[in-house]
Amino acid sequence: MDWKLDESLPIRSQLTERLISLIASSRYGPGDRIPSVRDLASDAGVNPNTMQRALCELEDMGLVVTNRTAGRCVTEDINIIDSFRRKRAREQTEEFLKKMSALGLERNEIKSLLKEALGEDEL
Amino acid sequence: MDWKLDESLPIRSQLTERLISLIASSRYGPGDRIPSVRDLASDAGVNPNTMQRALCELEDMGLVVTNRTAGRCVTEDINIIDSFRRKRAREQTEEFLKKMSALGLERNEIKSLLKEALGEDEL
DNA sequence: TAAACTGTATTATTGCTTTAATACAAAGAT
DNA sequence: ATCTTTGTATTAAAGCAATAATACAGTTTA
Repeated sequence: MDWKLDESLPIRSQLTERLISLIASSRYGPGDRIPSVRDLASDAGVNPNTMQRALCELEDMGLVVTNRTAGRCVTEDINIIDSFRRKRAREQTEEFLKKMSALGLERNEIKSLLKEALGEDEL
Repeated sequence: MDWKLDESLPIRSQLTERLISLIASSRYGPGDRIPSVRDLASDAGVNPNTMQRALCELEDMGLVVTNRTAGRCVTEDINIIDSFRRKRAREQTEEFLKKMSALGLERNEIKSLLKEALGEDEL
């Protein structure tokens, strides 16, 4: 997997986002075993310590469950995953609209840009 | 003015974004004199050095013009401001849609969220 | 002309993030 | 039973961002 890390944000934050995305999009499904800290770190090309911290954040959010010596799994509770997904989506929508307002864009312009980006006539 | 700085990003980046917003939304209009580095820094509650660096980024983008000892002004070239505004808006739209895809959302869900956030029946 | 203000430059220090190199205890695998 | 793998913890070092405290040269202003 290409983790596509850059320097615009702390690496740990980027790892956290990526892991969330993997779970939210079901590429790591409910109950699935997650690769070990060391494997993930090696794959992403980062220090195991950094990956460990990212995973701990996921655990704090309740998205993953840790079995001390037997590895980690995605939570089996679909509600947690789905409500998290909805919450995040809502937040990012708000954030997007705020940024557009900050640029002084009107609703019509926003709608127009979205249509264009989605390649649709009717939004 | 409330600069609303947090710790999610480097302060300099946040200052840059805020200044861009002020210009893009015409709160600092074309040709307008910009407050001094020290005044802006004092207002934002940051170190003058940090504000200075943010302003230099704006200058690199061509949004402000510096008159060595006589302060800074917003560029008088409306084209620069407007094309920058459009470019940013496009980028942020792309970014938003990418984030939504990363969460595994379908177009219908995205549309629905946008309608809800904009408080409109028809988007 | 003198004082205040402009952007800019420099140096040092503090704190955070990341990397690095280990170490440990518990469970699984052979 | 031994070896490997698991998550976790610790300590040190390097790099970067932000702050702090100045200093300088040129322009405005009083």
